[in-house]
This record gives sequence, C-alpha cells and structure tokens, in this order.
Amino acid sequence: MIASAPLPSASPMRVSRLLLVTLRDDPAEAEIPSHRLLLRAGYIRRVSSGIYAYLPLLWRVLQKIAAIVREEMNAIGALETLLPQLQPAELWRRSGRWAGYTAGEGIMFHLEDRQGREMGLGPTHEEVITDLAADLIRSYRQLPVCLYQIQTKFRDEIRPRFGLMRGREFIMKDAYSFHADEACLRSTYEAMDSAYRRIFERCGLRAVAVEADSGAIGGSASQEFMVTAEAGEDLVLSSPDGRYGANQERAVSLPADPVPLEISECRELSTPGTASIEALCSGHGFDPTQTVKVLLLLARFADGGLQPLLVSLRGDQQLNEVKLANAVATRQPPCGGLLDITPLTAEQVEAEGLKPLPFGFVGPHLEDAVLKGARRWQPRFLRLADPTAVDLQRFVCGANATDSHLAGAAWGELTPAPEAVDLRAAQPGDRCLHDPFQRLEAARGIEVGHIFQLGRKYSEALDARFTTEGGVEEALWMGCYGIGVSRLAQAAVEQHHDGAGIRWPVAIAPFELLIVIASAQDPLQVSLAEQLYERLTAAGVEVLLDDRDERAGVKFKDADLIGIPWRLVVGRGAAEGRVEVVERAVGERRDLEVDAAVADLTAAISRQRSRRPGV
RNA sequence: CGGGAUGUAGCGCAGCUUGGUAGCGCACUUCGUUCGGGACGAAGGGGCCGCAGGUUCGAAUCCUGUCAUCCCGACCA
Repeated sequence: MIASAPLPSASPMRVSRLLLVTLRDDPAEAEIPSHRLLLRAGYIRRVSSGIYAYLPLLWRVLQKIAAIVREEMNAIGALETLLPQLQPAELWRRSGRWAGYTAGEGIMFHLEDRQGREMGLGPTHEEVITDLAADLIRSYRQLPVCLYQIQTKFRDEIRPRFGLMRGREFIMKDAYSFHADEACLRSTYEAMDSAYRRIFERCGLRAVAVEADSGAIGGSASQEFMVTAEAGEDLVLSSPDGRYGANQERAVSLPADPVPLEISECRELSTPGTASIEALCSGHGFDPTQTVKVLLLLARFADGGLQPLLVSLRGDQQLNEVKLANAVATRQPPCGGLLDITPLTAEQVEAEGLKPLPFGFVGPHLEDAVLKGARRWQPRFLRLADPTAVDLQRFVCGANATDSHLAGAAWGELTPAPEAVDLRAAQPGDRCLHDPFQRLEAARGIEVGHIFQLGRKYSEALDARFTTEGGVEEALWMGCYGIGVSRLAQAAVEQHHDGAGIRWPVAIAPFELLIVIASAQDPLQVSLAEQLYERLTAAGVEVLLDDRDERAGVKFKDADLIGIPWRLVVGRGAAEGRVEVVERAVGERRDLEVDAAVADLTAAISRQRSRRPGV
C-alpha cells in the first residue's frame, strides 16, 4: 500500500457506480460507534482479525489525511521516502530488539525465507532508517535531516480491537530525524510538535498533547497526541488549568498526606486471616496511608534471566506497572531487554523448589535467604520502593509470617530503606505538582500521534556515526515521530457522529458534497442534478451524485450514514429551479434558488476545507 | 496467554433443552403498484448449520477434538 495515488479526477462519481454496500443492521462484531459506522456505511470490511480492507470511500479519506500529513511534513522540511516492510532479523539483533519483539509477547510478525534467513515484517522502522543513515550520513554538513514515509505497518497485536483502532495491519506515517547535537534534535522535536497540532486541527480533530511514556521505542522525552473520546483506550490525566496533561502511565501528582501513626516502637500484631490492606485497616483501625504493602513480582528478560522483585508501596497507593518496568529495565541493562513483569505466585515459588512465602503478610524486610536454592531465579530480590512508602516514619506492614503484622515498624530498624523510585499510579483527584490547588481530571483518549526524542540509542547500537565540525566521529542524535493514519480516520468518526451516522469534517470527508436526486424517474430532476454536478465540480467541489433509482428515503438514510458534510437535494422544487441544501453536521435545511445554492455551497465548502495557512 | 462468550444464507437472528434432514427479518432477482426519510403485493435464487471425528436407523441439535471470531486484562500509531 502506498498512499500517494492522486484522488480520482473530476469524472462523474455516481453512487450507482461506487459499489456502495450499506448495512441496515449493526454487525455483531463491532462494539464502539466508529467501528459500527465504518462497517455499516460501507467504508471497511474485515478480512481477518485486526486486518481490514479499506473500501473506496475510506481510501479517499485516508488519502486526504495522508495529503494533509504530507503537506505539513514537507512544510517543515521532511523528505518523503518509502522503506521496506520486509526487514532482516540481523538489523533487529544489532539494535537489541529482535528478541523483545519476537519472543514472548513480542509483536513482530516474523518468518524465514527459503534460505532459512530470518525476516520480520516491519512494526516500525528505526532499524532500517538508522542503518540507512549510517550508510548515507558522513558529515555534520548533511545535518539535520528528516525522512518520513506513509506506510503499512504490521504488528501482531496481543489483542486486535475496535476495527482500525488497533489493527494488526495499519497505515502509519513515521518520520525520523538525525542531528549533530541534542539542541538541534530539540528544535526539530518542537517543529514536529507544532506540525502535529496543525495536522490534527486541519483534520478537524480535537486532540490534546500529553506527556507520555516512551515504551518499547525508548528514548527520553516523548509526547502523545490524544483524540478525546469515550471509546479511547488510554486514560489521560490533566489539570483544569490546562498546564499539565499526561498519560496515566506517565502521570505524576502529589500523594495525599499520610495520617501519622502514633506508635513509637515496633510490636507484633496478631492478624489472623487479614491478608489485604482493607481488611487490616478496617479490622485494626489503621488508615491505609499508615501501612506499607509489599508486592512480589518476577521480571523476565530476553536472555532468559528471571529476577524476583520486592516492591514496597504505601498502602493507599496503586502500582504503576509502566513506571516499574522502566525502573527495572534501567537497573538491569545487560539482560537483553525486559520482556515482562508478572506477580509472583505460590505455584512458581514451589516450582523453584523454595519454601512457601507468606503471601498477604509479606513485609519489606523479607530476606534474600528465602530465594536461596532457587532453580532459575536470581537468588536475591531487586528491592524498590515508592517515596510515599520510604517517607513514612513508622508504619504497619506484614511480619513475614502468616496471620501476623508489625505495627510501628521503621526503616533502618527493620531493614534498610530500599531505593526510592516513583512507582505509584497518579489518580484522578490527586493534587497537581505544579499547583496543589489544581486536581487531576481524567479523560479517555485515542492515541493518534506520538513523538519521541530518541537520543543516541539506535545510532549507537547500529553504529550510525558522522564526522563533526571538529573532525571527531560521533553517534547521530535521533528523533522519531508517528501518526496512526488509519487510526486517525476512525478516531475522527468516533469524535464526529450522531445517531444517524458519520459527520465527516470537510477536510477529510471522502466527498465534500452529495447531490441526491430525489426521484431518478423525473427527467427534470436528473438533468438539473447533472448540470449542478458539472457546475460544482467545475467550481472545484468534490461531488458525489446519488443517481440510484431508489426511493428518496433510502437515499437520505444512506446520506446521513455515510456522512458527507454537505447535501444538495434536487427534488420537487426542480421545476422552479429550487433545490435544498443541508449541512450534515448541523441538520439545518434550506430551500434555495439554484444559483444561490451553488454560490453558497462553494463558499461554505472552501471556507471549511482545510488549507495550510497562507497557501 | 489467562478469564468469558459465540459460530446456522451477504447482514441481524430463531431452531439445539426434548435428535426426524433448516426457518424469520433485512439485502438480492423478476413483475406490478408506489415514489421527500430505510414502501406494498406476488413469484424466485441463495446454506457441506465453522471444520474433523464419534454416538445413533437418523445429528444444526448429543459427545470429543479442532479452528475462527468477539468481549475483559498485559501491548501500541
């Protein structure tokens, strides 16, 4: 797939010739409105789980989005290119991502060619582009440079979902920038940030930029662009004043102040059957902020390493697994990459040949000795704690013996305080760091774009170097920038629809205007509609003509469903030279003289059509 | 992968409990009447009841296996 073919020319586009198949009933497979509507209105068909055919109407939408993306990328000096989808494993081994992307919950489709060479179907293109950069870029004089492509990506998603929202094959714009220094990277990152804002705005989407986790891509700063919608898969936390917004994976906040614990020395507390924080607090009159809960987990690494984790959190806090994974990954770099982290189970402990652990009564002082003799695990815990736990003077925690807790324990006395790392999940209602009088609000969002400052992670791994002005060889600074083009199309539907169907923004609608012939039996209506088709097309409007010999009601229903933003009905007023103009999003109907209708439509549509400012 | 559910005509579904050789609505074809918000009547076409075994005289229906799809969790544009 290459999203670069020109839109069909001004040759008459007739619904009768469009292979338009709309469905009256909702397909059972679709859950969210945008998925249902795209299927019902004849925009997509499912071929396999997470794999869709983009039918002619949607293809026009995708090309319009691609055109806007292209304009904005070109405007900031990015160069369009097209990279291979089939990529050699060797390249991915060099970046250290082959195992992580293919083993375990790996997301890369991979295969062997007839020679037995391993290949992967590109889920992303950092490796290919960096290798090319290494080949092409020799000197600082060639920098900075930014390449992008609009390309089909393949990801063997653990769970494809919601039509185009999370497909296994999808269209993405990805851009990669190369720089001689970090300051230059930052300025391209800023330029991308504003280009992205323009792209989403021009596409008619309400999108917000939020701080994000860099995930498997890696790198330092990263920002996501979220289209706000109920059906969004991500939770965005933001401050009412608009100064802070972050994906919950990444969000930070001020925790509630703990209730002081009025116990001056540590004593044991009999707590039969009290294995949860709630039970402990309600049974013994503690506040959750006075407790420390200990989570035992197991980190699995690409090299086969298994590292037990002992994580301490204040009892009222929730673990943010993304933050934990990042903390673990940076502390155990030589293990070939972190595959996953899962809670430790009693069965696993037994399988290691270890004595049972007092799950539900574990305290932070659990000794490494309990791991002695483990078959495959590292024999010591990686100990991490959230600052909310480390900051407690006295606290209640498990006594490492079933049915027993400690009250009044203190770090130092009990066990040395573990390394403090931010591991807690910020929650809606938490106070904001920048202003404690602001409280975080939650909203759901669809991630349609993500920009990263990668730094030198890939250039170092793939040895992509250039010669500086001073004649020294250095690794390139890199950024990467993605937009889910097909996802964006569906996100637009999610944000712009009503009970009757889609309401495309003009800028990305498959057509700008639909001319409906109320009665295809009436030669007068037909000829007036054909004339209007010619005139409006000549005036530069993208027109679709519904010339089907259907009852008017059927055509109106289909018109609402497929959601073309403007509708011109040639009906019983045709003899008097009057037609009806309807704006889909507003629903208001106006009865106009033909000339007035043409003037009105061309003016309104060109006003709504998104153009680059100044072009 | 773990948990839940579903596979019957292009789409939505019934039939399965209690085995007897498949039905409804929409869509499709033809004819007639209708004709500005998913018309009506008549006549048609379309199904290896997901697939493979088994039980039985006989299986859409019971049993076993398998595949696929969807939903809830970890992943991401």
